[in-house]
Amino acid sequence: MLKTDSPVLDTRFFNRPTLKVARDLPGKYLCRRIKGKILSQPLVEVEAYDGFDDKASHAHRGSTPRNAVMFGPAGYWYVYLCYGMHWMLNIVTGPSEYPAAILLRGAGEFSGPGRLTKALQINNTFNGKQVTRSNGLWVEDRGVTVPAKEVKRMPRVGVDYAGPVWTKKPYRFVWNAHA
DNA sequence: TAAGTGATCTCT
DNA sequence: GAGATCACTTAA
Repeated sequence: MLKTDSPVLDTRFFNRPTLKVARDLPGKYLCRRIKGKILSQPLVEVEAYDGFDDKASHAHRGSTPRNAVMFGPAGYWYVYLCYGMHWMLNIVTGPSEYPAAILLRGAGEFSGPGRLTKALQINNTFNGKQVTRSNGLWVEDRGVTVPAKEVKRMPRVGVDYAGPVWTKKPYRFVWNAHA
């Protein structure tokens, strides 16, 4: 069988404006190695959290021990526990000192950020690790290009506390064909 | 619609 | 230290 070796997305992909990265993620494959077996699913839903001013972002009040990874370089995992039981999986984007990340909300059959991490057995051991194959959790470009019209932009979920402006920002990207 | 769940942040 | 808050899910 052909040895495809799909390109693994790295800093070149993630170190760009957060919204552009978020728009490009649907159709890319989230890959997870568990005990030698590789599980991969196409991303279908993501949300961008971009910069100091984004009141929905953990970073809008400045750096804390939890969100420190968001202030680091692009291409690292930011994982944290929410509501006491769900791990949220994010990829840091943009340059160092600029806090931004993209929450992965759905991939393949896994719908919902908490269910996604449960299915892929992701917890805070990934926090601060690089998005690389050697770390067992990475993203591949398998040549799937999602037409712009199939990517729907809508407001983010669960961020009503952010005030009317930031709550309504269309920072959520959903791949229609798979939603 | 509401409860479960526990780390984290913001006050004292 | 105490209290409030949460980038959610599930069961009714």
